[in-house]
Amino acid sequence: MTRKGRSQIRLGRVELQIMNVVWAKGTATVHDVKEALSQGRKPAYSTILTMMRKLEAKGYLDHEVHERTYVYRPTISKKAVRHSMVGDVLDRLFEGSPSLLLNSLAEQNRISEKELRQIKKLIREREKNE
Amino acid sequence: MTRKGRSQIRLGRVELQIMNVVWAKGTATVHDVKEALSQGRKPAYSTILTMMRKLEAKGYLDHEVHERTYVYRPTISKKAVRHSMVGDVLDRLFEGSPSLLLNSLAEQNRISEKELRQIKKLIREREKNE
DNA sequence: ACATTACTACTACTACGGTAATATTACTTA
DNA sequence: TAAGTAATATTACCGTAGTAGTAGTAATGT
Repeated sequence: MTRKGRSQIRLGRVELQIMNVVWAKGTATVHDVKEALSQGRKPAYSTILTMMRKLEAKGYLDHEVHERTYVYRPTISKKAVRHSMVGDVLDRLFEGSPSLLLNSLAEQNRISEKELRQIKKLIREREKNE
Repeated sequence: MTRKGRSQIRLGRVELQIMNVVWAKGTATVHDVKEALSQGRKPAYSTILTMMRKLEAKGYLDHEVHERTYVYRPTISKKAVRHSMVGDVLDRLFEGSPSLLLNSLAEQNRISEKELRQIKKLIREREKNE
């Protein structure tokens, strides 16, 4: 079964960083995000503000005003974005084959012992419910 | 082990489509790519030409002239791009956890019986060599 | 009252992926 | 040799992620 019409959620590098902060905290102000992004190249306050407004315009964030401070909340789940983006990579680079994708991770030694156990557990559970 | 300084190979939607054609054929002319992209929104000849020149400028393609026709060849492997892009998604959306990523695919029913067998095989082999 | 502070609002710019019309060049053929 | 054909070269545009300076506004401390 080949997937067509994917949800097409497109997020840039910094946009995703911002969303990650908001997802992690549940709600976040511009300041919260600026704090959280204190490693690496730190975007200016106004940069983050602009991006969050754009994210809201795109319908990925929403806000409420508390004591004249904007408190942002995600309107899409991390799960939805994960589905969309990993599905995209799967189709565009791995011909829809999860085992090829997993193999790529294995080649890079990205699969620890613990992760391997988790994966085996996942498979066991999948085989149970069927 | 958290990955930092990734190779950062960044390819746009159409760029990747083009690279996929060139990888698949080994070498390809602008015409070949135009043929191969005959489903979906078909970019104009000049669009593909421009993009391939840009890909060459970025060092992802190279060309030779045969009978005044440009024959392009990839200078990066699909494997390298796979590593880079799947690693990116892993870090940015799955906190570096392959099992979370796999779970996302499972939730979307992207893992067929055949793929499941392949994955189990992969795991068996990994456990052998260790 | 006034300076400070802590915000958001406005505005503008850069880089680049994507798009393609049009010009040019050189070979082919009638 | 002139027209047609098949290729690349040139040029220009749009959208959007990313960047941030600066202006405005409202509460707060002295």
